[in-house]
Amino acid sequence: MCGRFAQIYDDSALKQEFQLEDIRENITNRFNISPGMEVNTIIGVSDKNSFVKQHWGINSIHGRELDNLVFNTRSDTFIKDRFGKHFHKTRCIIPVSGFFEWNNKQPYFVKSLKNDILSLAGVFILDRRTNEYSCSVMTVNSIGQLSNIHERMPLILSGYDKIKWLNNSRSDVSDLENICLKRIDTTELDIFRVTDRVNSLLHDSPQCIEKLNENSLL
DNA sequence: CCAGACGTTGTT
DNA sequence: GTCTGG
DNA sequence: CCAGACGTTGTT
DNA sequence: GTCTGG
Repeated sequence: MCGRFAQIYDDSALKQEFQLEDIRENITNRFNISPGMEVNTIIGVSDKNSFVKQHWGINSIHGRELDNLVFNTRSDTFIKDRFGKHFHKTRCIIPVSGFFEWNNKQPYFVKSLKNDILSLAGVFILDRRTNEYSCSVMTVNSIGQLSNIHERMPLILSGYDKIKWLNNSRSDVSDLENICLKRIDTTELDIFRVTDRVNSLLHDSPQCIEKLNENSLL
């Protein structure tokens, strides 16, 4: 699962990664982002990608209140069920520097060894009354090293899959199904313990993603 | 045409 | 809102 | 995801 | 325990 992450990058890195023309909004480094907060996302609109700030977690669909804040969505049922149909043309990417997972009350940070930005697959809802966007991060069963920490992990997109995921105007269902079943090679990931201070959202500093050494674990 | 339905995760 | 079922 | 709170009535 | 807020 994925219930906390960090977004630490500047405009130019995002523009390059997603071929964005312009980012009008301000981007600030955030080291401890939780459901309910505002997050940076990318939405594909007819061959062009746009930067959009969204609320993380969907709490209503078309004026209908949901019982819970839906901040994760299972990728394996995305295509099949009704919920999936709602989001068939509303996919997005949540670019993160890494995400947190807890095991035994202990927080770990997960980031890429290769890139500064990990592309998490997401779906969104646009509330046309308020013009506000809300999104949910897709999840899959975790594998490799990550499965030692947590049963589920976010769906991480790589290569051309990012483009396919963002292309909401030309969706190939079998393409999407394949992407939903793919899982990242976890040897590409760096996974390490971080300070318990990250538990509290009051702590939003570089310390949140610092590797904890063995000695300090005592 | 209208009526009715419409959602996820982790934990124990 | 949008899709399904009748 | 974790942290933190968790209650009602009548009266002025 | 369970809900809310961030």
